[in-house]
Amino acid sequence: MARQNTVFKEAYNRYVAALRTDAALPSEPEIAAQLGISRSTARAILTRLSDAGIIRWNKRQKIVLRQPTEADFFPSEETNSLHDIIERSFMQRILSDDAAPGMQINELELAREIGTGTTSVREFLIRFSRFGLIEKRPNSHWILKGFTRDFALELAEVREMFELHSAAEFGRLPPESEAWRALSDIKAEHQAMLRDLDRRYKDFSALDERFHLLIHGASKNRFIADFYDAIAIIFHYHYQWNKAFARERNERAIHEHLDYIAALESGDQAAINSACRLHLRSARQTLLQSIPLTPSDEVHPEQ
Amino acid sequence: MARQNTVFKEAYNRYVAALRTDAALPSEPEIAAQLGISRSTARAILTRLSDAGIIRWNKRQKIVLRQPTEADFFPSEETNSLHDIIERSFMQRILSDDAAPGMQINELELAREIGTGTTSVREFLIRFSRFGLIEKRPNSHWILKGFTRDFALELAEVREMFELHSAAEFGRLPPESEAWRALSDIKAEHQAMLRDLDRRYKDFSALDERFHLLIHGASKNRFIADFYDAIAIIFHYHYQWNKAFARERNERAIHEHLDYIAALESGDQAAINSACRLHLRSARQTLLQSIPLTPSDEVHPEQ
DNA sequence: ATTTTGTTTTTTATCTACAATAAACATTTT
DNA sequence: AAAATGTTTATTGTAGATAAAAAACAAAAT
Repeated sequence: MARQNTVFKEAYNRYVAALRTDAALPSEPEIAAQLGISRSTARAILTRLSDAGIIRWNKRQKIVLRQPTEADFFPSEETNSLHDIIERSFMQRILSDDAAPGMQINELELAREIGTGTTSVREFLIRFSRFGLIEKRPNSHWILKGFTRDFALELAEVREMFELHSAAEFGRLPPESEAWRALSDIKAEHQAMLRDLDRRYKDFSALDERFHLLIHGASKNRFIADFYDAIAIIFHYHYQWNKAFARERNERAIHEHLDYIAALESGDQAAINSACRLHLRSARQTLLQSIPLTPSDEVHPEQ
Repeated sequence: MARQNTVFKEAYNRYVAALRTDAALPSEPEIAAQLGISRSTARAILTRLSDAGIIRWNKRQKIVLRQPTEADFFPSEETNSLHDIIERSFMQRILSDDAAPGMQINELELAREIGTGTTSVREFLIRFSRFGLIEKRPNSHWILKGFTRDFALELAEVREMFELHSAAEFGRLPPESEAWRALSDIKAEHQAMLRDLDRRYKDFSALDERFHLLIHGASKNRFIADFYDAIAIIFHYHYQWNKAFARERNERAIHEHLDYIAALESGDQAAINSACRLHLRSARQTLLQSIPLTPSDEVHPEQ
């Protein structure tokens, strides 16, 4: 079967959604650039648009004939990349309750259950291994190390080192830096969320991610950026399955963020350090509370 | 062609090298455990030993008949795992002078040149990408980011954060910890190397790696350990191609290590922090000096 | 009853093949 | 001549096949 044309289908859907009847369509290279794909795929999209009678296409002439309807789109299941399918399926599996730390992970079985080839599963696992949740026995299976208390503590430890560093760097950014504007925007969003907290507190996790990403951007260090990418993905799935979105917990975090932002804006390094530490300590608590106690944790209690 | 039996050949060579005529051979599971392979492969080794007339094998009875000769070993080229072959070939390539940052990396071409399939090259590149030296354009090629001054600075930055942390943790280890003995052994090796520096200064890099690995062990943090693994691999190849082994530079590093070890043994956190910082600063200098100036560095000078 | 050996099954590591996608080259249009 | 379209070629992403290696199962020996 080789590969699915999900790049084409997904880009086609995006382009159809943005089609306006009045505007004439731009050149092929321009369409390709807009969609972030190659010209070959852009041409495939134009061909299909033409076949579906949505546009008339003759060389440079690309005229929109009708507004697309629901039926013109590809169903959303067909536009997911294989990588995303595997990722979702795998994360669901390892965050579910019957995934015990120490469990073996079998490439062949995973591939069969997801309905895909072994190569893709293998590559996914290799990529995923950098998150520290699985480990390879050479010439043999993978081991699930699991989302344990140890994992959370090690993650939090590195996160704190990196964020203290990045926050200090942020405080040293020149006033003309674009980052200050972005910080002020995010501050406004925090305040807006606080005013309508009852309805919006569940959106906090996305805002949280954007806030910390902005801070880490100041460090201009690929290792720190990569690590935060990993954290973001892990948290994304973890908090999806573990409803740790208590309203009060998020409210407290928003206030901590606002203090943290104020410290950054003051440029006072001691204040930044202290606000950052305060927030990180409570973030660590939130993380630890979201982890179910397992037998192994009771045997080796930390601290 | 599927896979090569390099695991078998490499384990066979190891076992043949350790064979003693007098001793009777242990059970199959024990041999497997000694060599770190499965019993199936251990049996394959016994079969070959028997076929070659080196042992007589009948069920539990495994008698060594003769001392193996040079001709009994597999040639060393046949015992390299594919992963190692690809790693060496790739590192040689990207550390060579005509590998300019920004260059495209082509999986197919690499595979052809190394004489291997594309899958293995792909998997290698995915694993290697965590070192931050290459980056993937989805659905397209990889980009060589290169061993640039920026790379070295970012690497050094994280390394310093981690090592200061680990060193502090090391200082807090209980006196009965095994690590203190290991530290004292390494200290003795430093002193021995210093006494015979003219002949041995080139071995410093291996000792250096062991020393820092020991320190990082104290942090008990998988992310820190993984990062140091990456550093060790990168340095291994980098210093192999860039002969940065000036005698005086290594001599200075040995003295710094000895000061650092003394601080650790004193348990005085302030002393540890200061000795660690001193050493890290000069390690960073050594690293930066080993990087050839490229045009891009001259355009964006750091600091 | 446990350990060892004998045999069979499963899984991994790797190659090859091929559709989708990107990239390169050639021709036409402005 | 620069940009767009038309056409061809190269590369990537993925499935499927297979030998090597591991693991599981069965029988025999201490």
